[in-house]
Amino acid sequence: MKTAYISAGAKRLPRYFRTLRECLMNGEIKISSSVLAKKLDITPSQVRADLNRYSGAGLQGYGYNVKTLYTEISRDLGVGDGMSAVIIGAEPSNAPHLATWLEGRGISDMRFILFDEGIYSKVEKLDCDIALILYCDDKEKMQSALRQSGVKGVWNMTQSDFDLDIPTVNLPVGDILSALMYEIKQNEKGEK
Amino acid sequence: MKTAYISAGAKRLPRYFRTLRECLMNGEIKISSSVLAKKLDITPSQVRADLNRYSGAGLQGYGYNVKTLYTEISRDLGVGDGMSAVIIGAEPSNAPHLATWLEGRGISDMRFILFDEGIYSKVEKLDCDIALILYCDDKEKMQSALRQSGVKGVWNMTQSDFDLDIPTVNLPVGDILSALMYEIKQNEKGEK
DNA sequence: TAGATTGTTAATCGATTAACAATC
DNA sequence: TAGATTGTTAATCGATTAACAATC
Repeated sequence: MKTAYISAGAKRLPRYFRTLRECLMNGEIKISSSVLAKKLDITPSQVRADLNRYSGAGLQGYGYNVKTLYTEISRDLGVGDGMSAVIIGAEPSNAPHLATWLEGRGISDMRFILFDEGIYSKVEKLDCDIALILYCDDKEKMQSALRQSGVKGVWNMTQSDFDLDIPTVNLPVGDILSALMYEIKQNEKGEK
Repeated sequence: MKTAYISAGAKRLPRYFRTLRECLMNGEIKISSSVLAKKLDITPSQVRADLNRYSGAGLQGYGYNVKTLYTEISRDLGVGDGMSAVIIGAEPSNAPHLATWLEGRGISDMRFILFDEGIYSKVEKLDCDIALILYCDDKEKMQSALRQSGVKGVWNMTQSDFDLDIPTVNLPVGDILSALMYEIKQNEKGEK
């Protein structure tokens, strides 16, 4: 099974959502593609192309209605769907901090599986929508446990990629660091 | 100042690096574009296009020399450069865990600034290459403190994007979660 | 009406793919 | 030599951009 294709525009939806929520909280009623573009650090053309499908929100000569746009994007993102998440491999002391970190973005139920308590058999019996994996010591075991469980999506922050048949966000910490160091190097080269 | 452009191929370098390191540890001498492609979940054509510039490593009819390729990519990524990092806003109890997490990828020196100790004035006087921000309560203050400091790159994991003149990796936790929930939704639609 | 700004088009750009000649 | 696999090309695809007509 191949996971659904997500366009470049759709990948930006979470940032639109976050930006528009701020506008809303500031009491802004309307916003133009150029102002929105500046906030997102993209071009006005990109904004208009991305928001093309939210036809109810844009008005020629006026701009976009913040509230309407925000509502439509929220619905698409499924922010109100109330998914459940389990965080696997957290340090016990860190759990409360993580909970605050993940709060308020459509997760209605959050639980923890700490690392040293027969982790893989617990993962197999997982009953939730999203699994966030912070650490594991056996990638293959974790992957087959995840396949057995009914989770619908995985956020993987261990040191290696997972290859599953469900939507998976692989964010190996080491890779992020390497990418940043590489960019720094390129940047320094460019300045010379 | 605009930060250097990074091609799609270059963005994959950290994953090549990690994969090749595994091959090396397994004692593999050579690897073909098709095997490497499978490991990275991309096409053999992409692999050959990406590795085109590492002309010393590929040999027609044979494949790529793992050791040579690994060495050249390491050098490009600057893995041996020994950068220093400061982690800002960590929970004290979590610091040791984080340190292990970040270890062994070119960071030679790691320090911590906990959240409640006059954080912004400490950030201003930062003397390191990379700042990893886990939490802050005032985005503007943090940004100007970072600008004053001499840091060369920022990894931002707070809830909003930073807009700096240096290489910056913005990974707002909420956005990652939203993107994953969106993918799950699209995936379920596609199955119906 | 005059000014502003979206919606949409055509042109451009970069990334991916498929195919195959070169060559080990 | 025969088989394998890179290096490279041309075709395709998707994303971005610039421009402007439509229209509020």
